[in-house]
Amino acid sequence: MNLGRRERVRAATIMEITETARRLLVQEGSEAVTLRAIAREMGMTAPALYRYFPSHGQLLRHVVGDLFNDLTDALHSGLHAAPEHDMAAKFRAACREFRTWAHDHRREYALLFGTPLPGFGQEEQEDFASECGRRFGLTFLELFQELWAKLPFPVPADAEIDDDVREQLAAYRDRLGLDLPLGCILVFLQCWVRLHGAVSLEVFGHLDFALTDPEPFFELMLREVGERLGLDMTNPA
Amino acid sequence: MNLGRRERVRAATIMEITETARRLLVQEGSEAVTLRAIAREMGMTAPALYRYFPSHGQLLRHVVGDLFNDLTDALHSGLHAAPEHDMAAKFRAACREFRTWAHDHRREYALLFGTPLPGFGQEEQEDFASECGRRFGLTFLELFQELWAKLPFPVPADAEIDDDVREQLAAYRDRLGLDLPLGCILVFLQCWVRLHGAVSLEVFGHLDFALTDPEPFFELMLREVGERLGLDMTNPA
DNA sequence: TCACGTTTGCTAACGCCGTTAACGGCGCAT
DNA sequence: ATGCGCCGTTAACGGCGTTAGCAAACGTGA
Repeated sequence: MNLGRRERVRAATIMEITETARRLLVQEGSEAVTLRAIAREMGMTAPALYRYFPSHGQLLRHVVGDLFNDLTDALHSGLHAAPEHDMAAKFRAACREFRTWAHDHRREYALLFGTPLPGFGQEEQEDFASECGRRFGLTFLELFQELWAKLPFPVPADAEIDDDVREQLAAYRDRLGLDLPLGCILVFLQCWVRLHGAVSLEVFGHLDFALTDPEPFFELMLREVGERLGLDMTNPA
Repeated sequence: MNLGRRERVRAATIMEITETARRLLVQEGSEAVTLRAIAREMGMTAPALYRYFPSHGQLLRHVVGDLFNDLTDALHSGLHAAPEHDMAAKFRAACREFRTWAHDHRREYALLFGTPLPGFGQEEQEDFASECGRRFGLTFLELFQELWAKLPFPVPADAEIDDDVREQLAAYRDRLGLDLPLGCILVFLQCWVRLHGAVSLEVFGHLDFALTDPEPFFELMLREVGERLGLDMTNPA
């Protein structure tokens, strides 16, 4: 993995580009992330960026990947800060970290979890961003794996799950090479639906019609989901 | 509400504009919904559209309003098709209709429930689209009201709800002038989080990493939520 | 019927955008 | 030292939202 001088300055330039793009996204909004603006910030001209990315869209995809990594790192550090054997604390930490990150990085969050960029999921080719996205998802799945291993919460037996769903879950488990009951994956997905649903609605302002401060509502959901997982959610801190 | 000839042709033109915009959205994708393209389809030029809308963004907001109305109508007709006193059937119909509409109108759905268009929810001025959005939300809320009135599902008592959440729910209830327990509104919001979360994840392809066919997974969630509401969800049809 | 103000379309233009082509200089390896 | 490849440039194309200025059509009241 040793890079020559040439490759090093190239990698550094790519980093500077994506960081400039991200800063523009944060400070000016997604519409301000143009090739000309990025180049201007870097003291270059727009066509020069084509030496590093084949298109504006691919540049954005790279930013998406970086953002996923950033979010994943935040989750990991949140998990690390929790007491090693307090599963309830770890679960709370991960979910709250996700919400906090979304709250503190609304525009970045929109890029990750809002409307997909391109035409629409037609040929979903494998790229840097989708790999980072999978790594992010895996962080939560591994948390569930640990949760279930240390403190098995009630989970439907394989035979109890509808055939259609079971087959897909089995295929997913095999693809990942994980060893855990299908019901655990099912519960993971259901929890993810609620976590993602609550945070997205809130961040995109789709709860404003009813709630002025969605935070306690989120905490309520967090407590419910935690109790579904057999965790002790009485300690609110 | 009688309109002169002048106003009638104006209203008709506005309709033609939004319908052309919507057709472009459906057939070519959101990036194809440009003023020039709309005008071209109508045999006009782009600046002429400024006689009807003050900006491209406002035109899109009007399309959003129309789409909300379309979706709301679909929900109502789905509800109407269900047996009048079979609450489980009505609940299933509404949720399935929502998912089906989202599935059959992916790009429109993205416009309604994806990343908000403008800078980002700063000055949320009242406009046609937000009014239609509220009407849509009310459709679900009224369903819950009817559900609870005819078949009261278990709901936390007002005193059991955390102060922070209770106050907001009370304010929302008073704003709407509805007469139903705060716990019912709370359950409504929680169900909406799950319904919206599941459908959005699925439509935006954010469940592809695990599931190839999300429909049975959705049906599972539907059954769970329905049972939470005390409905008989055994009949799958 | 005619004149007048309003409404509705047009063309031309501005400054953006993503993208491509052609070209020059700089660094590195032979 | 020479040549090649990488990296940046300028110029340009077509398309975008938007504005200004103008002309024709329209409805209305005298």
